Amino acid sequence: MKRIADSTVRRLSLYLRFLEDAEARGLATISSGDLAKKGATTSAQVRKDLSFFGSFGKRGLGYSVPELAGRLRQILGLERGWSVVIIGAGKIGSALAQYRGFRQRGFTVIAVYDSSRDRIGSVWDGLTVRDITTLEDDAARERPDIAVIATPGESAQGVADRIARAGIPAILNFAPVQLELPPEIAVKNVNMALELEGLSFALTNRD
Amino acid sequence: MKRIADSTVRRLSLYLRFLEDAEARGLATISSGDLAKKGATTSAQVRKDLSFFGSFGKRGLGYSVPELAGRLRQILGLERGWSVVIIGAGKIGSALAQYRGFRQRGFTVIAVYDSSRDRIGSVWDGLTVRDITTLEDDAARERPDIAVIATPGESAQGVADRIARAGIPAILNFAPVQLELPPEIAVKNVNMALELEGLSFALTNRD
DNA sequence: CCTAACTTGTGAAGTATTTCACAAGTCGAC
DNA sequence: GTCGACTTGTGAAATACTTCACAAGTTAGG
Repeated sequence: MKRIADSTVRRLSLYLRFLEDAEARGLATISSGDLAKKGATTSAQVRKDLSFFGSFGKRGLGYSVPELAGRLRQILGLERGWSVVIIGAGKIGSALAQYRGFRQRGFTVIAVYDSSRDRIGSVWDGLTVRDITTLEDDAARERPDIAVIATPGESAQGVADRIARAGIPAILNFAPVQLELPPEIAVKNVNMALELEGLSFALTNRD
Repeated sequence: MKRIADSTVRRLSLYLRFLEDAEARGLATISSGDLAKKGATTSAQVRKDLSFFGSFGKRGLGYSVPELAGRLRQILGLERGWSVVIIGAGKIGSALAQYRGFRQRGFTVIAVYDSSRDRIGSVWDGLTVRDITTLEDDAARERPDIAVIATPGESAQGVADRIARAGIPAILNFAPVQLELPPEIAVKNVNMALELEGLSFALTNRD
């Protein structure tokens, strides 16, 4: 299969969100134009994105909302659940652990880790905070799919190395550092500082 | 000036971070190759990115670390400070308000807002949580530069409308919805769900 | 002063992504 | 069944972004 652009995958997620809205409102069909308007793109873009995976629409009518939603869930791999471990039991880790959207989409937090004596052992929403040094052993048993790094920048690379050794195949990184990892590990970065600086640039170079 | 790509601006932020590292370690110069390695890009890309704004390097030698850092701060608009209001005093808002990197880069949180009686009036890190309905009046006086939306998805668009009316020119949106706003307002989205689904896709479609 | 080893800045070439534009299918009304 | 109003799927064109490749400048060493 031809490689799918990152930007395409992001848009597919957006489309799925709109489809779920539409589903909730009982709409039977939706056109590429409708999806485009909500996703701030064009109808041609929507159709092209979908065309990488097949033809799901009906000419003259649009797409069946439940059918397309189902296909997108399938494409995005959301039909199965994914297990997640959160590393870093600070404010961000805590906000993440209780985030509704997490479980809502099939991502189940199975463990929280930290390195600080003060936090290890405390109970959080039914989960006991574990010692980070047990990650490798735990992972061999529990085989989590995704690790979320919610530590300060200084410790992030060390944690990433540990995750790699533990054989966890995907990382969502909230620490403001560029991680060095073997290429077979999938990484996504969420970097608030970068976004803020992007706004700063936009405000500075207006017009 | 030619329009600068978003991806370029993101990389500039990354370069600045590496330069600050280098500065701290006392390096006098740095080459495009060094910057590239840390930013997971190529040296040509680094040079091209910088060339949009002038020529700062010296052939055979590289870039002066403090000089380039200064120029990047200037380009990104980080020489002045920016005032920020956070809307939504829940877990995410709270994690943001105390985020070090925020103030570190000249973004000062001047107010926190919420709509819930329970939260309004409580004090947070020296800031009293204000009633969201006072945003427009407050903003007319205090003229914040950036509003951060840290509310649940349901309330985000309403909050965004209020921000637009208040004349705040930039928004950092953490709610998992696509906001509709007049084009003169700069918006950046941080959407965890999207990133997770991107990982789900990557794990599902490996090789 | 000359050479070797670097490194920048930048057109040109190469890829990737988005938009255009239109043939072809679908539906509902009459 | 025919018409008019829609809408998809998709090559082709346009645009955007990245990488190549090299002339030209800089430095250190002898």
